[in-house]
Amino acid sequence: MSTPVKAGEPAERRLTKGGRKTRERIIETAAELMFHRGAGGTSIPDIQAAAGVSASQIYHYFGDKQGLVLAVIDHQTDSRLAEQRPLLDSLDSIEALREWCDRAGGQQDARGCEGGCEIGSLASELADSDQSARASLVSAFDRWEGPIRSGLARMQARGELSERADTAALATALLAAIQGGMLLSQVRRSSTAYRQAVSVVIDHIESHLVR
Amino acid sequence: MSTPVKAGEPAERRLTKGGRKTRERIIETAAELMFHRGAGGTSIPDIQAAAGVSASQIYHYFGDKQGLVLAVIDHQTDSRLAEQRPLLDSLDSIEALREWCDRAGGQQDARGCEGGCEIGSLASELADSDQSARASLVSAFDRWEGPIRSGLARMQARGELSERADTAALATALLAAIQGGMLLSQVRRSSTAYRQAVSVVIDHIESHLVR
DNA sequence: ATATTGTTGGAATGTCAATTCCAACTTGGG
DNA sequence: CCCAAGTTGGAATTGACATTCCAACAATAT
Repeated sequence: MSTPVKAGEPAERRLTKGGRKTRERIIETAAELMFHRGAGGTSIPDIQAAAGVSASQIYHYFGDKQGLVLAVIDHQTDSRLAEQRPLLDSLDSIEALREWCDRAGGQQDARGCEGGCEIGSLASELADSDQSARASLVSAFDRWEGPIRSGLARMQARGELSERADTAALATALLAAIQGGMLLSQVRRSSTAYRQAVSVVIDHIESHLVR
Repeated sequence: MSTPVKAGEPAERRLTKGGRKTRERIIETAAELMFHRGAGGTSIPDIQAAAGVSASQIYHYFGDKQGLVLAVIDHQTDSRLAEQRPLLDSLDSIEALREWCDRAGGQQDARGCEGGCEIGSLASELADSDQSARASLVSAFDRWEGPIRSGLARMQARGELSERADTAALATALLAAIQGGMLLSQVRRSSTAYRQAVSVVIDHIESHLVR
């Protein structure tokens, strides 16, 4: 026991170069599988086969399946947010909002509307059954909503958006429209619902523009 | 084989009085469990214990687990829609829309924001993995969205809503706001996100009122 | 009442998942 | 080069789950 780490957690050991790579591969493979089949629907043997690792490697790096799920949530959060930058940090015009949302719609179409939102799907599955997962998901949505709110706040600070606009509520509403729209699109296999949902919310934001 | 039923389906036999009751009890119990733990997270033994039935009864009435899941989806759809009537059929004023949405917010609070939407949660879990479930869910959302659209259309026909308003898109957007708002509320354990999301969409509808 | 069909209990089966173990191998620092 | 720690493979364990079977029991129509 030479590493005095936090008690309770699997311990954050020192990883060798290859170790880090293996760990990453496991997370990415698990994320991909869990996106399509859900966390509960993805077994450790599934991940073993897809990532080309043995069971002991998974348990070595993540302790248990719940640990892996948490790592996947964090990975998806970082990954999805990174993918949306730098757009995500410049959501301070109606055009930027539309373009940003439209991009997600295009991706949804590209995959034939299979799968919803990487984070939203995990959220729906885990929010009630895994409290630590829920905590991570709260943080994930906050990190997502924050930049939206910031963009709107900048518009308001510049005097482009009415003082009466509640930027926090508008940001939440837009995120909700994205989530709900993605779900409807996933079920209907058409991105129309997503596009309509976000469009309505952005239209509403637009109506607060100071002309 | 005296009952010439559709091939492929478990056959719609004649049910005795007690049989119908058992069948209903299984569905309701399964619906309750699946609402909290998901369809995949609810095992047949779980349902057996909670409903006080034996395995053979479940397989007798539903063929297999997938059959039960489909029955649960239909039951939740009927049940949820019935619960919302008659409000659901009178969504032809801003006040009615607000009251209807507010009611769901109150229910969400009442259960401590645990669990999201009975239909939405199943949708998220099953849309990609079970095609017949997806078909039922498409129908469920259509049956839900229809009355919203009808209400808006009536407002428009009466000249209360601008001709420029796209009632179909607005109805979809409201349903998406409900779903996304419920998800965020479930994760955050606060109905605020739901209330903000639906409020923004209804505000937008309101902005189309012909004054 | 009686045969047919619906209903129920409970045990048995086969599969598969999560997790543990241990032994062998590699790597990096001193 | 050598040790401690990190890494890996593969087998073994344990438990749960979906599903099947069969035998007993009840209801219903003729």
